[in-house]
Amino acid sequence: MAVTLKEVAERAGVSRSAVSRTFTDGASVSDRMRRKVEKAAKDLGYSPNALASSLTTGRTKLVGLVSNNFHNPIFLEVFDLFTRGLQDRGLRPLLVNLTDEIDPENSVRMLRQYSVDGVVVASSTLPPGFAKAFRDAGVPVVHSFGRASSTPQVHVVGIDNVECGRMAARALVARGYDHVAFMGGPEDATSTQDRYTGFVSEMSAHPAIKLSYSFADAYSFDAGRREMLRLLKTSPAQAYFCGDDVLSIGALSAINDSDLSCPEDVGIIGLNDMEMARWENIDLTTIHQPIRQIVTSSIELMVTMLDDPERYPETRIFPCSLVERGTLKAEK
Amino acid sequence: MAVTLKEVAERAGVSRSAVSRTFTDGASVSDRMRRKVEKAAKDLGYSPNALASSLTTGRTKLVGLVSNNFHNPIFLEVFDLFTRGLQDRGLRPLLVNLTDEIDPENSVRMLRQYSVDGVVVASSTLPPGFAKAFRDAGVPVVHSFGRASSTPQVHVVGIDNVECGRMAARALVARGYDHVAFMGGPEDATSTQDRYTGFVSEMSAHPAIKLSYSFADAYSFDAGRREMLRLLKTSPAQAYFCGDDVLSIGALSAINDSDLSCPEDVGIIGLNDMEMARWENIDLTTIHQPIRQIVTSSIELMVTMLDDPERYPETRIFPCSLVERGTLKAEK
DNA sequence: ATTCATTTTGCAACCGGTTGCAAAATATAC
DNA sequence: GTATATTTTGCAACCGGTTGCAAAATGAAT
Repeated sequence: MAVTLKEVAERAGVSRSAVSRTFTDGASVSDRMRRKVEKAAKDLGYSPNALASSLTTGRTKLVGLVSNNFHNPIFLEVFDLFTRGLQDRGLRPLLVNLTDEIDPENSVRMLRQYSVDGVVVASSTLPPGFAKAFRDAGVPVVHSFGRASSTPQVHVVGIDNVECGRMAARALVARGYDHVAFMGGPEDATSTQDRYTGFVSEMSAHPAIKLSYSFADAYSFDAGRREMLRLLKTSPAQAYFCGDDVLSIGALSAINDSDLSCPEDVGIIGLNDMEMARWENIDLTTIHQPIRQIVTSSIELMVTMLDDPERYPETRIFPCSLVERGTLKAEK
Repeated sequence: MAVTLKEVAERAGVSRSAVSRTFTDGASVSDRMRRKVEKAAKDLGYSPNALASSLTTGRTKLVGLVSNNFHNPIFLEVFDLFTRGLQDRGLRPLLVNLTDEIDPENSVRMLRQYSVDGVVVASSTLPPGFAKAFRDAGVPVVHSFGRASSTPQVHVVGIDNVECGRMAARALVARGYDHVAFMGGPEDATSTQDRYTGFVSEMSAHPAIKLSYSFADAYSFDAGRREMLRLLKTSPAQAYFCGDDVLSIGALSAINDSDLSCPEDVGIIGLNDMEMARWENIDLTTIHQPIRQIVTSSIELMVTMLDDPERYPETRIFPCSLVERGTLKAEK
């Protein structure tokens, strides 16, 4: 079915090498030759087989995009940015959905079988060891939204979740709440753990303020809603640092349904600053995570790694900032 | 870096064919041979190069997943279902983000270069001609969420959007509204056009009811919100059939912010029945679209097409149903 | 032990490209 | 015009596998 190089060569009356060179930039071909070949290629509707050439060049331009969060709308934006960014650089995202799978072994094997040039792990929940498995297999890897480390084993691009936890705590302290709480995402997610650590560490400087915590089972609207409904049945805190914005918005919906109001009865601060957080009827006070910059930087890092696979692992941390809106009471 | 078949063969002291056969099911190998080879392969950490073998077998197990909607949360679910469904059948989704691109030419060329076995176009906005371009290029294609046709040129799996428009109209008529409106998605989207057609056609049987219409620029929260804010400034209808649920939810947020309430002041009916539509504080009356079934069926169709690429194009339509919740007044 | 049918194995060609090398063609200098 | 430097081209080997075919090995039957 598909037209091959050989057929083009025959039609143009030249050698196969000549055709190959015409479609390889940087190769030496005379103008006359190029025109002849291009004519024949066009007549036949030829386009080179990227996979066949990858055999000799060792480059597929395929990049594994591995993620496990298909329930948080923020990740739709992440996928959008990644796919476009990769496409713009001539790279092709091979998507791997990791739901219900924590063992990297399968993904590593599969992506190696497809000779991907590199892998982006886009997840704020997977442990560093996950991405490391790719590195160990000799596949360049960037862990986006991964846990920051002072002794990174792999390239990590993201935010300092511990610091975000502190930032949230400071915001709540500054507003004079007497009882604050951490309502995290899944307990085994690294981002949850780090945000918790930061939150608790900052709060430890304020022993007079009562501190509670709990965890939702996922970073999703529903999980946030369920967890807040549960909390409201017992003794709710005055203000919550929710694991992220979707959890926050789920929590807000629970609060409204319980005939309570925010920020009067319960304060909420989220994390991410997703699109919906800006809506006037949500108006969520949150910590802005620079998604776009993280993705862009991840892609840049990936691209440089394609040229230098042994590049020394680095951690790129982007600062977050508090976005004041209407779900916390004013500073006292 | 990677271990090749040849090295395994040498280590096991057998021919390359033997190694190849060991990893090809259905091939004839004795148990003793198989054990020898597997031992050597394990020692060396060999795993076969899927792309090299695709060269001779003509199968890559790559499937292009082409979409242009990265702003509608419903598509996160769609991607989730597609990637998992394809993975479960040993197929690998090569994701193509079509944002800002309506011409199929580039995607076709690119996906052919990667020798994908098939392509799934997941979009409710692209015209049938888009998917047809793949078929014309000899690539099996399924258009999921595409426009139904009685003379399909390509396989289409989705819903009857015209009928959905009628269904929405009937629901509004039954509730006795005097002025109803269609607030569609992007005007050039096939789903918008078809829903509009159905809505108007049903309303034409009720000339006493005033009918208006307008379009949002995208199927997104923000677009729905913006459009409804604009409508509320002029002379709003009593009830709106919104292009889909995200538009509806955006519209609801606009209504609430304008100190109006739903369903008392303005009625809303959506389409999709996404997760959020069920939340008690949204409680959107909507038309359920069976996403999961559509995706499953699309994948099944794709799989059968891999065995029979010339399969005669068929249209698979799944019924939708009204889900009554709280954003329309009760039937009179 | 011999014959014949069946299974297993290796050889070699092939899939669709790339690339080092040397020969052929062209350009430059005298 | 010849000698030399430079560019362009084709040959042939290779990338990592698969597969038709025939030879070799095994098994069954006599």
